[in-house]
Amino acid sequence: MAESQDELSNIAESLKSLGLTKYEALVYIALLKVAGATATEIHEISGVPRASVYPVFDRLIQKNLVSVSNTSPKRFDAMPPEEGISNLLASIEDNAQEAKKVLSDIFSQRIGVERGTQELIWSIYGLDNIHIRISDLVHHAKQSIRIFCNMQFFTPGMIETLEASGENIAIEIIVDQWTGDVPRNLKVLIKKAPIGHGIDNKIITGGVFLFDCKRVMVIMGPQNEGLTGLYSESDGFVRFFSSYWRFFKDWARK
Amino acid sequence: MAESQDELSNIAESLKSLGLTKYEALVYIALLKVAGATATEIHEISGVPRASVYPVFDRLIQKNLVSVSNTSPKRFDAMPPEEGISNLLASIEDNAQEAKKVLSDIFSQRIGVERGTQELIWSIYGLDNIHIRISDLVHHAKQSIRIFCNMQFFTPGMIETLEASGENIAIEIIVDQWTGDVPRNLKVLIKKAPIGHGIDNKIITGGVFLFDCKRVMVIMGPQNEGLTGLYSESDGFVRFFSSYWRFFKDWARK
DNA sequence: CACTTGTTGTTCTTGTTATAACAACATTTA
DNA sequence: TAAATGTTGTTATAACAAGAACAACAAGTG
Repeated sequence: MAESQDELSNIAESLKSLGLTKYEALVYIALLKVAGATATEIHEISGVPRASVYPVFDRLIQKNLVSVSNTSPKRFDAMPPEEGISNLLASIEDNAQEAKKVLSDIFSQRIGVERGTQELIWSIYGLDNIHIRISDLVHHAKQSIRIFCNMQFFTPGMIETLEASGENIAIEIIVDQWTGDVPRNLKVLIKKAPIGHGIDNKIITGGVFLFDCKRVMVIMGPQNEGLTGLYSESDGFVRFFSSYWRFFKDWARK
Repeated sequence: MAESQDELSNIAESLKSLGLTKYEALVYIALLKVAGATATEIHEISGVPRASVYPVFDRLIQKNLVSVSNTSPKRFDAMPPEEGISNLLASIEDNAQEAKKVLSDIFSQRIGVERGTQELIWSIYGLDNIHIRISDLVHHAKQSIRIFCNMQFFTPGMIETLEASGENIAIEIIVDQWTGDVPRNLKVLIKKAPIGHGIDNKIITGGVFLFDCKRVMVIMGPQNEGLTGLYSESDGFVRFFSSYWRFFKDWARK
C-alpha cells in the first residue's frame, strides 16, 4: 500500500497507452487491491467520485478487466492483471497487424518516387528517434558502416545492434574513448576529437554515420533535448561527409 | 486509390488504438501514398484542413513515423509502415510489460479474499468476453471439463483451445450437432437438446460449462448482442448445475 | 408504526482538456 | 503582383473529470 504517488501515476500513464482513461486506470488498480469490493469501497480507495465509478466499471467490464456479481450491493472483481493486460494488448496487436498489412499495401503502391527524393536532406528530431533510425540503417546496411562520434552515443542497445549486424559488414568507428569490451566485428580507433564543444553551458554533440558510402546521417545539437539529425542519400552530401570521414581517419591514425 | 471509405475508417480506428488521433491517422495514410509530399498535397489527399496539417506533422515526427526535408517548401516522407507501426507497438508493449509487473505485485497482496468470494455469482457480458473467460477456465482446469451447449459456441479457436488443454483432463461435451473433425481428447455426445429456443424472433442460446466440478459458467441470452454469462464457485450453484449436467448426460445417452 | 439514517445506483450539471476546424496574417516564391 | 506556404490565433466540439442531486431501499430507533 506504500506505492509512491509517482509510481502510481506512472502506471496510470502506461495503462492510458493501452487505451484506458485516468479513472479506468485508478479504479482497476484499486480493485486489484481488494477482492470483491463494492462501488463505494473502490470510490474510497481510488479517490474517484462515487458516481463516476459506475460508468467506469461498465467500460472495464466491456474490456473484460472486471466482473460483477449479481448481488446487492453489486460486488466487483478484477481479472488477474497478467491476463487482463494480455487481453488488452492482444487486441491492440491485432489492430497493429491489420494496419501493417493494409498500410504496407498502400505503401508499396506509392507514387512520386521520381521526384528526386534522394536529393533531399531529411531531419529527425530527438535522441530516441535518431537512435531508432540509426539502428534501422544499421540493419539495412550491406557492406560498410562508418561512425565518427563520441562514446555517449554508444548505449548498450546501440552496441548490441552493431554487434548483431551481418558478419560481412565492415564497421569502422572513430570515438573519443571506449568503455567496456569492444565487440569483435568493430574496428575502433580511439582519439579525442574536437567534437563535443561547450557553448552556452550546454554540451554540443556531433556525429557522422556513413552507410555503404551511400547514406549519411549527421547529428548535432545539445546532448539531451533538441538533438537534430540530418539524413540524406544525396550525392553531394555523401561525398562531403565521406571526405570529412577520410580526413578524420587519417588524423586519428597519427 | 480505391479503398472503400469503410476500410479506410477501419484502419483509422486501428491506428487510434495505437495512440494516433484521427488526423494523425489520415495524414499518415495519405503520406504513404505519395513519397516526399508537401503539406498542401497531403491536405488535398487527406482532407485534413491545411492549417491543421502542420501540427499533425509535428506530432508524427515526434513519433518517428515521418521525416521532414529542410527544403522550402518542406517535404515530408513516411517511414515504412512495417517499421513505423512496430516502433509504436514496441513502446506500448514496454508499457504493458511494466504495468503487468507492478500490477501483478499489487494483485498478489490483495486483501479481502476471506469475504466469501466463492459464494458469489459473477456476470460477464458479451460473447467475446465470455469466450475469453472460458478459454481461460479451460487453461486452468486440472481434471475435468464438462460442456453442454450447441455447436455455434464451438468456434475454431475454441476447439483449438480445448484440443490444446492438458492430456490428462477429461473433456465431455453434449452438443446438438458437430461439424468437422472431433479432436481425440474430446468425448462428444450428440443430441438435439431443448436449448436454443426462439423467443421474440431472436434465437436464445444457452450453455453450461463445468470445470473440475468446482467452477461453473452458465451462458444465456440472445445469440449475438447482450449475451450474458454467469460464473460461480458457489457450492450450491455448482451442485445445481452438476445435477443438471448428470440429468442431460443420462438423457443424451438414450 | 412513523421516522430517521445510511447506502446504493442513477441522472444531471459544470469544468476541463485535447482535438478539430477555420479565419487571418506574415512570408516566401514564381 | 499573384499564388503558395507557414504560422498564429480563435472558436467549436467531443470526451472525460468532478461533483451535486435524487429516488429506491434497507436497517435501525423512538
